[in-house]
Amino acid sequence: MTAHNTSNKIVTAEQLLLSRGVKPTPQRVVIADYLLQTDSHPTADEVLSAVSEALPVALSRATVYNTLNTLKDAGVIKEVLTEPGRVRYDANISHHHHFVDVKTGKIVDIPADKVEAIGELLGDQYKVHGFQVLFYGELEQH
Amino acid sequence: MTAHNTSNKIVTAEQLLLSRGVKPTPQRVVIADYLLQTDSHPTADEVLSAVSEALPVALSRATVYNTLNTLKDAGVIKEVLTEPGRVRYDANISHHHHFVDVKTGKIVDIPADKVEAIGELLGDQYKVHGFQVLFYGELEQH
DNA sequence: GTCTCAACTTAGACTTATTCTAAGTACATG
DNA sequence: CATGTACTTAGAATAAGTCTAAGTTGAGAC
Repeated sequence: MTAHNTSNKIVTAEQLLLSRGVKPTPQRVVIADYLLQTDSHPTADEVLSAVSEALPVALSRATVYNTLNTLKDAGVIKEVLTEPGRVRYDANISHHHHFVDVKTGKIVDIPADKVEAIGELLGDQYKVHGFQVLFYGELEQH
Repeated sequence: MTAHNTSNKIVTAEQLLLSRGVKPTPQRVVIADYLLQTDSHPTADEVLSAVSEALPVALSRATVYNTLNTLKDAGVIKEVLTEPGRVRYDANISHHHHFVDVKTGKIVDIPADKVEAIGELLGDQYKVHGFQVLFYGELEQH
């Protein structure tokens, strides 16, 4: 299984993990692999069921959470907070934003350059009700 | 107790609730009041302890959650999702964004006009590590 | 090759945030 | 002043995520 990562070179999940210093155990490879080939921004639970039903590897809930946190800490994936009470994951770590369809809950990636004119229209396939810019950083104690 | 709301007129919490069609019970007034006079983006639990210790009104956890959901549905307050697993609340319902200090967790409101040039500096009291634009809306089925 | 040790995985207990339930209270209306 | 609806309450229930302690794996030492 192959996928595009930030650098835009085709890599296997295993190569990606190795390059980030994460030991590529079968469980981790299978989870990273699943995240790399989906654009559905799954929750931990969705990862568990998708991977469990598709694959021969035994996989416990704790390992899914452990792996997602390991991959997040290693910069392989990112957390996405779109709704209260659940965390979603995204293997697209390039600088981008998200569009949440309030009817279906579907989450679509928006490339950063689309957002240059933040208040403007996003194109005609999106009806924007509103948006939220969330900054992360540090306050200078003036 | 008074506070500024969107319309920038000074209103009491009670008047605000009435204007939004929410019956101003003592518990609701006290919670709305607390949210209007703080800029700390508290969680439900923080609302409960702040209000419980400051006030003579008995207040149960369930009522805090009920009231926060009622106020959110009535458009009096907004949810803010900044960290996994907890919801914060903001009585500033004007169009604005948030800056999260990754060291302290402090959340500061950013007026919408500050964000016009989204990629640019935010001013020198903020060191921006990154930001996330979260759109809400509807996908057109083309 | 096989021993050993640290790293990884596991099941299930635990925690935390939130919602639900069922009973009690309050207060406007007839 | 009886009544009904809306509100509040304590505590049980749920859901997402973390922790714990025991078992497994596999890379390097020998």
